[in-house]
Amino acid sequence: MAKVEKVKKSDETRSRILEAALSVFRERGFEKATMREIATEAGVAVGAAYYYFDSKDALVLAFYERAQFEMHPAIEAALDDANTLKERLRIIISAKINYFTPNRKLLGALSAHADPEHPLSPFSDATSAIRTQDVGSFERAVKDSAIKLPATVAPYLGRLLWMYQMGLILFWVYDRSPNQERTTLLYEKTLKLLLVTLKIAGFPLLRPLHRIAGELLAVIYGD
Amino acid sequence: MAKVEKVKKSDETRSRILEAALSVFRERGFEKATMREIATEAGVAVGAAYYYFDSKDALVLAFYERAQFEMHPAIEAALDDANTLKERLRIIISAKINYFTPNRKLLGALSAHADPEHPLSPFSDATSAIRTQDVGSFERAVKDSAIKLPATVAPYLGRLLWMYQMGLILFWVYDRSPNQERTTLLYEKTLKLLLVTLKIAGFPLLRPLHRIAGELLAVIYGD
DNA sequence: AAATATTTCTGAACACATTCAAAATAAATC
DNA sequence: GATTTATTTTGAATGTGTTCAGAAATATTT
Repeated sequence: MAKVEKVKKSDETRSRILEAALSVFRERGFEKATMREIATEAGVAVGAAYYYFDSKDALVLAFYERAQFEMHPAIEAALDDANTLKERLRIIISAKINYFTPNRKLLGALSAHADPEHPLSPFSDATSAIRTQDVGSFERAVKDSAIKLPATVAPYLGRLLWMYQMGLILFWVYDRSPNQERTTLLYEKTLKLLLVTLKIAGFPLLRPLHRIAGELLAVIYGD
Repeated sequence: MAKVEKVKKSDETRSRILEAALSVFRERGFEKATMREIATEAGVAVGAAYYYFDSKDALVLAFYERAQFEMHPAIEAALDDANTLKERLRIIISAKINYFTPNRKLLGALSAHADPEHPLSPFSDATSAIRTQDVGSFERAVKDSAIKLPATVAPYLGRLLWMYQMGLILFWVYDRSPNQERTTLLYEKTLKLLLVTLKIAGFPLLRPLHRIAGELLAVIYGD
């Protein structure tokens, strides 16, 4: 038995449970789905589901982690071929939207929580590894793009863009317009606004804003 | 028995249950509190709590509604005596923070939900009456203050300020710094930034932003 | 191969929010 | 005042997420 080939039986069970969960979530929605049904769908007892996943929430978290694991390398590779900030943002955001489209509603179970103490919140400890990696992509997107920002706010740009993207995805999750076309509009217009703003940020007229903005960001992100 | 004096027995029971709920929420937090304990504390059976309130969430909603009922007239009255936008915003926001201070944590049960379909979300149908009234206060705060905004964004200013205040309160709810001093800092700095921005918004240099911003807001708020 | 240890899995049991049929009480009508 | 109707209250029952003592399967050691 070559070690490389060995797909541990337990791994197989684990992913069978996760797949069953996603299937039930898609069919019933996160709230209506029951752990009993998920277990049945996976062909195991409820206890087995809890052996692999700490909670119902943890199933969503596992989905989110797997998503990141699959998306991140693709995003990083695609960023290599892009030069402008605009292109790079488009790459990151499109990748996510495309990936999550089949599970758009389920994403609501994640993004619905503003409470940073809730595991499923995009601001929680449980999601911090993903968040850090993600912010990294946005920082790469900014790097050696033509953008020149005042030193007071430059260090925060990656995190701010991550937040922007978070808001956009949140809007998308709850966008009930056909084909989520409102999100597309929102995306185009915010992106334009963002790029224009970054372009004129250095103008002397806006000088007084730099200091305040810097202090503000320091309060939010803590030094 | 003069009708004016009559405090219906059922009203008394209802508010006894609500008080019991708030007391238990403050002691245990929303999640840990049980309906059984709330009912016991109020001296009734669980069923009675459900006769007056549809759910555990509804108890928080009732608290929120009562808060608005008590705060709103006071805020409106205080606005009469203020002239600048800065003063007026301070009145609204301070009133809320002060009112909610004893139940700050509990407010998390409300503001923790970004999902507009969740009853406790600040964006839900269930809270829309409160929201509308609140936005009204912000619109009054803007009215005949010296602020002159481009026609493309002016109609949205009240709603934008409401959103700003919502974010500030959210930050406050989860602010773990001693005495929530970070929120105070955030408040001062965002307010300054806001006022400077409004002051320079009409400058010719920023002209190109007006159209985009207007379109953007139309997408968000629909028309 | 047997014995032992570890991992995986089972399903009954628990605590909770919520429902509901029916009891108790109050109000309205005769 | 008796009878009917409406309101209020009860507490056992239901469905849910989660726990846990132990059974079954697998791996390791002797």
